[in-house]
Amino acid sequence: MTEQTISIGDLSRRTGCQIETIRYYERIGLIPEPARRGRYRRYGAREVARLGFVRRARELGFTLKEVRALLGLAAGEQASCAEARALASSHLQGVRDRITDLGRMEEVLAGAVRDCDIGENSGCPLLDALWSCLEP
Amino acid sequence: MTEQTISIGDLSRRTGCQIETIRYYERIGLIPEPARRGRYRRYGAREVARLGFVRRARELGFTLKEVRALLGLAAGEQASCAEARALASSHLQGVRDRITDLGRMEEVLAGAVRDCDIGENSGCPLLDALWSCLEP
DNA sequence: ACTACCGTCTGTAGCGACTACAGAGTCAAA
DNA sequence: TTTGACTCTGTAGTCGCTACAGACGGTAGT
Repeated sequence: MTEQTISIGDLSRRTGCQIETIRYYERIGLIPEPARRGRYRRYGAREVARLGFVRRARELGFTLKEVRALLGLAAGEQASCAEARALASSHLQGVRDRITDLGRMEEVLAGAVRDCDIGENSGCPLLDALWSCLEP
Repeated sequence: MTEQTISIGDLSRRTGCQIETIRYYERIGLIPEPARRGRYRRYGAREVARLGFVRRARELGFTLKEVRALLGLAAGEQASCAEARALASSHLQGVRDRITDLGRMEEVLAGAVRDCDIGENSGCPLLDALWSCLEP
């Protein structure tokens, strides 16, 4: 078999995942239960790779459900590329939508802060903007 | 006193907050307990304004904790404008950081999807990118 | 009078993706 | 030997809702 040599702390350092997060992923079945030496978990290259996959997918904003699906596709034989592409491009659309939303927030917030700086004499323009409608 | 005339359903329709969300805000003390007619909550203009404030702040991405602070500032007498400005501009920075993050995700995802479309023959470029490191 | 159908009530539990303990056990170096 | 680092299990908390279940209230139609 492959050598199961590293501890959970090492795995954490190598992948950048917190130890508690690794155990959480194990608990929800995202990564399989590893071998043990005594009561301590032991991991090998395969586990490092898998957790790295999860980590990178998470960094790209995939949900754990999507990550699970991606792992399934990666494990499958063929024809998974089209499905992976579909998953990624629908996720990409979500990211773009979110950017648009945040851009709108950014504009409104920046405007409100700017108005604050101009410094009208009566009341706070920022708070007033929240009391009445900003974008009717 | 002011007339406490409208029901929670009307309040929900006027502010765009869900009924359950309104009750939740009440439970956590973000909005005060309203008057009752029998066992039914009754709201007036003051409550509509306050919940509208909360709603708009939430739409700008403020956390409930921040909303609470903003409400406090709005209730205070003066000198709150500078504090409100500070709160908003630090929140604005958070929004900008988040946009930057998402922009990076967008790039990487778009790149991966593009590679998928070019259609190399062996393996899926998207899944392969997740297995190894995308941005070293 | 009866029924249907809203709207509202309280209370509790669930979501996602962790994070933060408490309290115990294990191991190697100084 | 004792210190310190590491790991273990298990449970509960976070945020901002959302989704029930099961009961009650008020009105409109037949």
